[in-house]
Amino acid sequence: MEDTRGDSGPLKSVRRLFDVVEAIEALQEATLTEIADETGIATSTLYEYLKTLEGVQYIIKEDREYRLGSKFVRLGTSSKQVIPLTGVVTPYLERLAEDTGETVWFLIEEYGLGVYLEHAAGDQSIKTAHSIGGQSHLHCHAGGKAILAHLPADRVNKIINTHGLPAMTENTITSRSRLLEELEQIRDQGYAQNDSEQLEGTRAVSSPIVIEGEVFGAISIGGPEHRLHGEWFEEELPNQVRSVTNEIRLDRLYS
Amino acid sequence: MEDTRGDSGPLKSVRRLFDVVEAIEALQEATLTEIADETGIATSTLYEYLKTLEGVQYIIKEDREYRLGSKFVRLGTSSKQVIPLTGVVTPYLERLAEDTGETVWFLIEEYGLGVYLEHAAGDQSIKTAHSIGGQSHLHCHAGGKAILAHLPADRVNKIINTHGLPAMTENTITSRSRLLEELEQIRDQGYAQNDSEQLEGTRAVSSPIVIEGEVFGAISIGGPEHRLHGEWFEEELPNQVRSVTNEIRLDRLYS
DNA sequence: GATATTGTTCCGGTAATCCCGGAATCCGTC
DNA sequence: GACGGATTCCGGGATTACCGGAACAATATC
Repeated sequence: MEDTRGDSGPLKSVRRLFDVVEAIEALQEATLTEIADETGIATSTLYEYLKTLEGVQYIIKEDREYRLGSKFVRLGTSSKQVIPLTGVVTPYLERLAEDTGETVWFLIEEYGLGVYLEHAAGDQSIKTAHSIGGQSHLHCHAGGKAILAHLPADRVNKIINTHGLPAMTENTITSRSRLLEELEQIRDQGYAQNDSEQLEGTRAVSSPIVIEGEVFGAISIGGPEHRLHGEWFEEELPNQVRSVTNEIRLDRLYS
Repeated sequence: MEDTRGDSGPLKSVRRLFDVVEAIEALQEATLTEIADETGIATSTLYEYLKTLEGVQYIIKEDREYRLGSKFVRLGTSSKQVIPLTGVVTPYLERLAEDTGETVWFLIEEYGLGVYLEHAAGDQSIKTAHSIGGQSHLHCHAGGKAILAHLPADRVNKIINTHGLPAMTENTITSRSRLLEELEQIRDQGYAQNDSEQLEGTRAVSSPIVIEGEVFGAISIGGPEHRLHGEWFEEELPNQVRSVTNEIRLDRLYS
């Protein structure tokens, strides 16, 4: 029997449960048959999954449509709270967003992908491109490269092997050696840049939070290239992110 | 065989899965044996649950400790996005927090409990008392009462039957008739107040967002009683929340 | 408004799986 | 290096997840 999730653990019903949950997530709101189509689970079986999810109050059935309940919001908050830096980072993000006027992100690495955990919008910033909890490849933006630059070499290789280096734009780094070279450079200069590598017309500058050799995440400033250019992009923003990540490092160390 | 979750759905393994997830949530970080103690599941069985959760990348095993992964953050974001007002409410919350200097909340009702979904902190505000996704009884604070006041009478009764009216402080309304009376008054005046009913020494003012007879949530302003008193608490804040919820209503209607 | 169609809920038998005891292995500690 | 504790692995037996199909409900069609 084929299985979309491969050998991801012995308990089939748990795997299927998350198939169901993710199907509802993807569809936002959906009826039983819609979810059945999405997952390939027989309607009578799916009915039991949905009934149970409703019983534990993790999904909500309104009229005939199912949607995710706010208990997932609670789990999300709990999940974030355990991550060492989430509490510390927020005020720094807000100040940086205010000072620069651009959108600022706090990003971590998990299972080889980047995850956006916090966000602060400056007055100039356009509406958010990513959502909190959203995943992204690491090789195609400043924050991801900043993190990769400080992961052990074997982990970087494993991540590349698992997720590849897919081209998001024509500027995306798609060669392993090119990437490793750039990571070297990022380590040297203490910050990373993204020039239309993830999304055409957008740029970013990022610096990692490294404490005792371990990366805990990265702070990024991003915006449209018509604002992020020249000295502002090459000098000013790199200095600002680096000084903020340094402050966070010290805050974390002495508190 | 006894079951903590009662008749909450036919699929036992799904119920147990959420027992495991919630145990990890409660413990924040925990080893296999700690989770086994918390849930009462045999270690060999639990091992399979954790293995599967790790396989689908919803938990993270570091060293010997398990914790919730950020996929729950993603699900939380998705869950919030489906709720009709989340997108709309944020800028209004921020403005209200700035204007009043106090902490401001957006609250909804789900399964008979209040859930805090958004939050904005004014410069005067102390650190947040609730967390995003956190649940609370509805009868003991302004936002909850504002919502209850606009739910159908039979739903209100059902909620009281299910969750009771537990006393959180000596000011908490613990009598059904007293509560119903106050809800009546809240409907009349268009806002609700909380005077040390949830937490000693804190007050709040709240107004519901009602569109075509349906409550979609409530906005609350909360703070310590030494700041929330007199005309500010009795006149100014009620006017401010009401005007904001009214704006949100109109924003929602014509957009 | 009656009928057709589509979607949901219920039921029961069976194959699969979850489940736990116990053994083996790993890890930290004395 | 031996001990104790925790984790991982294994196997068989009991439970339950699973799906077909029937009953029922809701919606669409004429």
